[in-house]
Amino acid sequence: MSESEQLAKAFDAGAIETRLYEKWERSGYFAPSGHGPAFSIAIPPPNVTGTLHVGHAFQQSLMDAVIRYRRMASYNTLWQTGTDHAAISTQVVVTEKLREEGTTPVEVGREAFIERVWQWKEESGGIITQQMRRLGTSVDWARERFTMDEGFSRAVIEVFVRLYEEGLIYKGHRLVNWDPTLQTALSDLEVITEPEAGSLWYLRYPLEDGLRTQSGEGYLVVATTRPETMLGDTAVAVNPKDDRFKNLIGYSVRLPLANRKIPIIGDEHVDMEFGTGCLKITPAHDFNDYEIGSRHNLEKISVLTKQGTMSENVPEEFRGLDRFEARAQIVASLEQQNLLDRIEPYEVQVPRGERSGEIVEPLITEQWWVDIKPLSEPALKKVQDGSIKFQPKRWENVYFSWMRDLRDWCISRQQWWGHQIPAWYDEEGNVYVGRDEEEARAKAGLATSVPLTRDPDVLDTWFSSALWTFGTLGWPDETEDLCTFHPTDVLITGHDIIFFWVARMIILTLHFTKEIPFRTVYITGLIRDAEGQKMSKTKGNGLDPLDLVDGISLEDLLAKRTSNLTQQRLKAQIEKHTRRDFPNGIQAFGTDALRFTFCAIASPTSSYNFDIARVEGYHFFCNKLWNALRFTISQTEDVDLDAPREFSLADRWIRSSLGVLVQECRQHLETYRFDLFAQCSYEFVWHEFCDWYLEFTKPVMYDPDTEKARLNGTKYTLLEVAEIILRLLHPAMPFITEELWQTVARLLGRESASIMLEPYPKSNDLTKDQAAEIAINWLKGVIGAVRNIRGERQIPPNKEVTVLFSEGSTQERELEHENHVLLCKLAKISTTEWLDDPSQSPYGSMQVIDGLNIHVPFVDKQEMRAEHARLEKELTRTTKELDGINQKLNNPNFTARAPEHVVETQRKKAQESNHKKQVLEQQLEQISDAMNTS
RNA sequence: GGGUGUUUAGCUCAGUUCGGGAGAGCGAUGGCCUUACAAGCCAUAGGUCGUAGGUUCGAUCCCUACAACACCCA
Repeated sequence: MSESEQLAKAFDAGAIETRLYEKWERSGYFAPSGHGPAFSIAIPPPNVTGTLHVGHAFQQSLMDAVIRYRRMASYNTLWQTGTDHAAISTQVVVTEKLREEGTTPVEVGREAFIERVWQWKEESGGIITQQMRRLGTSVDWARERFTMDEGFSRAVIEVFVRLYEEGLIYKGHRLVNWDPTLQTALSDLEVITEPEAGSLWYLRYPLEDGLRTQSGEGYLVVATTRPETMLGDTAVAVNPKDDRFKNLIGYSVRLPLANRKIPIIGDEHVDMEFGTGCLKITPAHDFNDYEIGSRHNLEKISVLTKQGTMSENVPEEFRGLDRFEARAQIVASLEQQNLLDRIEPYEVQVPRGERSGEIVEPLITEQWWVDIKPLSEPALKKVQDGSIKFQPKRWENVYFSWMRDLRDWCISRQQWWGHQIPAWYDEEGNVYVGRDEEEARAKAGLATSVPLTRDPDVLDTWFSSALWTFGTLGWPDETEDLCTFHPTDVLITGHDIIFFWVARMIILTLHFTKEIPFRTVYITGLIRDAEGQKMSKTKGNGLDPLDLVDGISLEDLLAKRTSNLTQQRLKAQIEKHTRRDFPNGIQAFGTDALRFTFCAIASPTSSYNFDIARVEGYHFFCNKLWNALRFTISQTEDVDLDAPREFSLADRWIRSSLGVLVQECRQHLETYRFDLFAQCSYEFVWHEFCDWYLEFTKPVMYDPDTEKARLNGTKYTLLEVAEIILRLLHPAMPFITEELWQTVARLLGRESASIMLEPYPKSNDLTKDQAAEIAINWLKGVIGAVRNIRGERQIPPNKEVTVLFSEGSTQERELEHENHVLLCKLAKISTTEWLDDPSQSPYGSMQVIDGLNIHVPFVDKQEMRAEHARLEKELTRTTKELDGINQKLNNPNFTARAPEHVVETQRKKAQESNHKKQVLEQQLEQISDAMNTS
């Protein structure tokens, strides 16, 4: 069977992808070559127990395009991969599993629990890495790291100890986000604040010392969304500019129920417009109030326990009540005492724990903190001076705004799964920090007889992931990898973690390695669903990238989206939307199509509404490429590489155009404009190579009389151009290009184990040929004109026409003569003729290109009416165009002030339009006459 | 309240250092199974470039204000 017969008639992605990937991985092609300048990327480590979502697939497709490009461009490339232990979400999953078994973490104990988590990690941890393989990611699996690995953990402990020794880590009581269900502090990122229906309670706080307000009341009214916190109020604040209340500053009110005297203070922060203009201050339960409290040295009274019940610090009647029950009772008591002014319905911003769904409480607890401010200065500078560049640049502002307003970073979590804090306590509660217990004792000179207990808490996951770029390369050892591949070149990630990850990486990496972690931060846009909604599990509008690759039935998609829903009430709606958006499920588009889509939508805008039709379009593109190569291979199987070759105009033209494309592709990949890369390569492959060049080769190939050298020249060009196209596209579409390239390369006598080890195309191999470009562009124009006439007159493709030319230049006559065969084949022309006198032409349709008249006579007179209408339309358009140009040219300001070349262009256009207009008028007149006489 | 972004064809989006003819894909319409591809080919229609001003000989592009939407921060 011949090579081309072995290729399926239509591209079938599923048939090749897994096989090729396995070969690449087995052969070790993803590892650094060891030659050339280094280029490295550290992957944003996904959650080890998670699954791939569209965001991952998007980012990884771009990273893979970059790394494959650099690998082909002879760089010593490393794409460092790995996963993150994601403390809380993993622990939640395992806790849930235990619950199903009828037990709890406390019952099984810490050690056994952690053992279970490792088990779970082993079971499920392979899912995401398998999914990555399906996407074709060329990460170096041999170097895969996990944040809980021994080596990486060592780096984490090292950083903690050093920061502690430098006095940059301390332990203290401060306000944190507390999840009463999970019993741990949370980072801001793990708290999702969303509006919910609630109330605004207006409470009366009686004034002391018989004072009255301007309006004569003996009390102040404060508005609150959380009345239960009033028991912890330690002041009432008003704006010092507020004429209603400013004279009360310095006096006091009596806090109801708690029966405490609290001061009225003045603070600029108070919004005079909001509520009553009087703000109750609860420093122990609100982040803003905490700040105000610190400014005014207010007492911080914690009225809640870690369980979310009322604490010892409240009147006895409320102690031990659940916070929401307490709310009801407090409101009732106030009402009884006539201290409840009114209640208004209000949309409250409710903070909930991402994992638990529980309402999170700001609570003062003892935690470990990093004093981040002293570390921030160099990190700020490296972005200011351009050592680290954000792309798009505007994201730098987000970074700056965060860096300029840094707060101490809470790094401890009340969890078991994670890096346990290397701190030990003696019986008096003194703390000893060391790389291990032995070191901690040694540093303090403690005898082994002194009993020590280790701090039970673990570190924030972001603390360890901040060390990702250098921790994965062997730090704190001065490894060869670290010297070679650090700093990394580009970080590709989403904007949502600029604060949590990107900034902290820059800070800690600079501090510990004196190097930046990466040179460029490429921030991808956010992919939303078709309606512009953020994709999320709870909304059930997310897409599994592999469902776009392999396809999925509607039933399976529905099942996937509605299982494990946290909010059952959404089920019906999710089902409705899913049925509407995917009535037939999702077709299998293949990895290459999906990856090309991701490249195509990676423009500098910040969000993109995902349109599945786009994936389908690039799926068709894959098929187009496949068939173009099938044609190429079928035509060139007998190519003789040693025989003499002569190149046609079309051969010279396609090589010349390809040279331009190569340059553009390289530039776009280097500047991370994946969208432009996709756009120009798509355009070239489909609309230059397929639409024109392949058609140009057919008359040469199919004509048995074609000269040997010329036939050979065309075959060679066809193969060569196809081969280069495959290498050009490979970074975006690794599978299809590899599959096709193997055959093409064999025909060209340049066999190689894989396209991914081949050099990326260079433009200097493809000489610019202006003469050929001019000639072919002329030819395309003439063919277009004839096709236009054919289309308008609905002349079927199998019916050949006669074409008459007039008024062209001698150069055009030569071009026509030279390309006569191509012209006739592509425009379905039987004969052409040049008229010396255009008025000799019989009735027919006419098009004008650059002064050349192209005339197609009527076959019968019935076509006249349609042509008359077309000419009128054309004349209107031309007249309008000409008027516009003339308006410009008649403006003396334009001719005087506009640059010479602009004016010249307009003059030339005016001339052309004018000629065209005359011809059209003439034609119209002729046809009108003919219609009247006949 | 502060900040950022978006607004271009029916839909999803391009439109780049420097202001000078509004583009693509999908969809629509008409004609074609023409020996790579009907997942295709050929052709056609469709836009007051969010609104109002300003700068300029000339504005989708630069400036100002406003509107709608999205996101971030407080």
